[in-house]
Amino acid sequence: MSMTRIRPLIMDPSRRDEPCAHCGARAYSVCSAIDSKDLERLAVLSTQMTVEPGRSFIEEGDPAEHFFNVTSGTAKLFKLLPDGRRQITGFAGTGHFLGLAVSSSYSFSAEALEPMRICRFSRPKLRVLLDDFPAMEKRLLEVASNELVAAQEQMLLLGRKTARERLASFLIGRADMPTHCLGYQPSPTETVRLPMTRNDIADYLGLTIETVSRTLTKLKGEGLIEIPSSSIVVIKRHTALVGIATGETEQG
Amino acid sequence: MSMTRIRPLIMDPSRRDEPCAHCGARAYSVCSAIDSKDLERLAVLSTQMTVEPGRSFIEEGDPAEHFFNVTSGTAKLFKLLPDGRRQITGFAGTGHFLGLAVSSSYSFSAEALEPMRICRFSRPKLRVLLDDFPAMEKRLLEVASNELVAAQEQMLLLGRKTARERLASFLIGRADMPTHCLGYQPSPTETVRLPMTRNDIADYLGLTIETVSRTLTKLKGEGLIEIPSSSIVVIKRHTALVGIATGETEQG
DNA sequence: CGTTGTGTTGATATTAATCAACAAGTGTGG
DNA sequence: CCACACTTGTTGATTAATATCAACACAACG
Repeated sequence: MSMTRIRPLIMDPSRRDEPCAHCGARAYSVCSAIDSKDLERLAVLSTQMTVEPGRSFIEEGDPAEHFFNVTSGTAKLFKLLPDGRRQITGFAGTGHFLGLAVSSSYSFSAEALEPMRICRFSRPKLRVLLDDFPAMEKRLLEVASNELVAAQEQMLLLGRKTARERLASFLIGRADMPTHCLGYQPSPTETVRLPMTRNDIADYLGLTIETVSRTLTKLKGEGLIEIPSSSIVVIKRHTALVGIATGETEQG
Repeated sequence: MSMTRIRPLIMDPSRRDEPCAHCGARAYSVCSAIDSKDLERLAVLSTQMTVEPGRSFIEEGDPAEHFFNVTSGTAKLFKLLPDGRRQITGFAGTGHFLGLAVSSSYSFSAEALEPMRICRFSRPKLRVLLDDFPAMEKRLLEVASNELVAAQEQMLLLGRKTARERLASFLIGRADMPTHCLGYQPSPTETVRLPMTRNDIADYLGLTIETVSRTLTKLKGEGLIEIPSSSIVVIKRHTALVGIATGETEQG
């Protein structure tokens, strides 16, 4: 079941020459081998869209009519409680699949953080796509399994980690991103870009905006990170931060 | 992509006549149609095992050599932090798949709560299985997608719900179980069986054992539930409990 | 320049954790 | 059958981590 270094999927056939936003690799296929004829078939099945920052393209509760693949940009995925409490369940970047689950309505909302290009398939066309590209089904299973592992890791974070550990985990997770690029670029990166607001980080980590701010300030004060601008964090002591993130380091 | 009422998968070919532990249906196939010849092929590929309560059959960090399907019984799935903090990421009952993710080592541990029968495939044989049963791959993708939805719901619970809301969600979730039986048995059930300890419930909900106990006592005091024995909860006011679980009901 | 959105910092409140005692089962051996 | 240990669950008192409330700083923008 091993696949040798899968190139990131960017389904938009017209973008085959555009480098991956993260790693710069020019990649466009679901698996290692795909030809221009395949790209034509893809073009027929899919619709290309752009989404402005702040705009939602999936609304929780709406009929689940489409399946998406992120071509570029980042979205936040979230669930809401009636009184407005929000849990961000993840951030979807280049190559990410959305709306895989088969159910009558979406179980989450998705909103663009940055300008996005997404590739959209109607459910019937997704069926055709999967029949046309057998490798696609295998790849999707692999992707879904890996997301499940990440989701379980996030449950550990939300259920059992302290605020300090959550922030450390978050920063390390961003630094080690994106997994699909690991073959192309040495990881981890020292400079972490945070395209989301403090509020988004708080809702992702199950904290308040104040606690996020305070905890980052504390980590900075200890020399573990630097914060040149509020959307950039430089990791100064990666190993120490990993120690905190994994719970190996006591308190702080 | 709709599939009409899929019967629960119980991979153990020798158990084809045994009813599902939850709903009593006699089902044994991954999809609606499977014949005795298929069962023979399954038998060759898989190994049947039993696991005693309290025994682990998956250890986090061990080489991920097998893929599992639960034939009967229940397991708890969990992750640990170095200092012993534990997060139970889910409970795996009849029909549940485990070890799907392709990675060198397991990312979680699994321990039996009740006597279990499980059906095990080595990775190479899983590959053969998937090639032999094309419907299997589709079904696994469907299963993984649904688990992902459940994981996101659990993130909302862990990140944003109060102790009271967590317990209500947990009980409602158990009452509405098992999803694969929905076609056979009217849901929800009033009587909820809790094969796990208070400690397990606490580690699943991101709380302490004391908070779980206190919150259940409070719900009982309000007439929402009854607790005839510590492992049985009877839901008296299902709608009210749903209201709490979904955050529609203010405080308490 | 004021306005607005975003982030930081301080003071206080609150939820759930921790610490502690006890009660109720469960199983063992005498 | 009963004493005993041991596990599991309940309840109370106190503490601690994080949320809430509040003020202010700063940048982007018309």
